[in-house]
Amino acid sequence: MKYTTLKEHHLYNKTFSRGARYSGQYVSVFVLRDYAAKRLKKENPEKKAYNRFGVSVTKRVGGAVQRSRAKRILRAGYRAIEPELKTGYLVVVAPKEGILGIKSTDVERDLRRGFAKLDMFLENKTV
RNA sequence: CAGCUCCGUUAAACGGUCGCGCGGUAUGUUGCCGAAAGGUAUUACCGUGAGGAAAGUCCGGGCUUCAUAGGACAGAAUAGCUGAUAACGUCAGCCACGGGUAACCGUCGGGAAAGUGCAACAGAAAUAAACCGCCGCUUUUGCGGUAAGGAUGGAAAGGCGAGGUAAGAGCUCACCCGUUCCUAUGGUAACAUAGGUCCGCUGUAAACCCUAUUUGAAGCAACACCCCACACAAGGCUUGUCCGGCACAUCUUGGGGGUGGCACAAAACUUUGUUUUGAAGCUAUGCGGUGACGCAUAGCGAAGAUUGAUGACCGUUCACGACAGAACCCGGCUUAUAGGCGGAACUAAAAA
RNA sequence: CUGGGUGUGGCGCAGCUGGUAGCGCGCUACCUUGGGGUGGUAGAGGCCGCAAGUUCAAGUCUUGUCACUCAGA
Repeated sequence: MKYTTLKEHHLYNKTFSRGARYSGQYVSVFVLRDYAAKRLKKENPEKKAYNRFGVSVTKRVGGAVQRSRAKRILRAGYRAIEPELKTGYLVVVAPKEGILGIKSTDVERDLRRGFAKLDMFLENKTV
């Protein structure tokens, strides 16, 4: 497993209400410092800090097929950027209106712009 | 040829790079747990991975818990007949009625002659009749008879002719139409045909109701087991060995989590697991049946999550890709759907 | 996932056993006032979520369908 998924519903609410926010053309990004990161780091066998990532797709996007499509391309976009990011955060990504009919590379570009704005990239990486 | 009707089938293909769930094999010395055996993270390889509707949740069955001596009533469901099926409100064939030239399609298709209700407006009158008219008697106003004619309405006492009468009327008769019952013939039956007989009855039962048949209730968020815990948990934020929670201070709840159910079953050997056998189901072939379907043989017989896997990107080709995503499992129904392929049947009129 | 409920003028609601669809607020015009509010008098605005069916007749009954909404660990 390359990344850890965010499972608890209350953490989503927390991230939405308290996290830093960025709205791009196709996606919205919410980022919050993960207070449980230290504990998770300890429990993690490899002793490494990591981000917890989640996707939030509401019924507004469409039927089950459209929602699945949205989740897949959002995950694909995140997977491409993941290793370049700072660790120890909760990251939630939600699609916007135009999400259907675009490619995952478009999502990746949008996400990259969002993370740059939120100062999420590692220092040695040029933005 | 064209048009039209019905049935079946399919649900873009191939290559490259990266990635996900599940199962298996190996790795697991360097990461973790453990005294060890071993387990595990990880990594590599192999296998496998959505639908014809997975949908709507409209029916039936399995499964589970609760209730239950037996019955009756009530409630609910179904409604031509015969069959198919584990079962059904489904399916097949047939009957009746309606539509179409036809192939064929459609029908919640029992009972209104058991009872009750309702039928607005219009109309004299709506299940019962006298407004006009017609006739008789009185006399210029009434009384009586009358349903042939008029106007209303979805519906007005069966139609038409003759007899009959003061005028009329199934009042009587012939024919026709419809209906109840009886007989004969054909059919398992619904029913059809023919003859006789009685009657002339408004519609509505997707109004109450009557008749026949069926029917306990809830649902996998059911339910079973295990673990953690009331100085605890879920969660919260000011991220503190804080609040929740013991003087003060800080909200809310009283439970939370896991496994099984759940990815077919049984037996044998055994620690996991392996092997064997056999069901559902699917495919092919054969046989029986008009058909739904049944029987026999052979092969296959591994989707299984819990923020929820089956994908992302690039390239090539073509008919340029519709509706759409499993969540306990099956059998149907209904609804949505770009096209492609195959088969069968019919053709009146018009055009050629 | 499972089981319920609701769709009626612009908004909030009635409409019980089928018979020409109403109420309150709002809107328009006029009267009242020097002007506005208040008050009064008129009026507009509805294929009753959509589509079939039963019936002479459907907001109402039946079936399908589309939205919205509530409850259940």
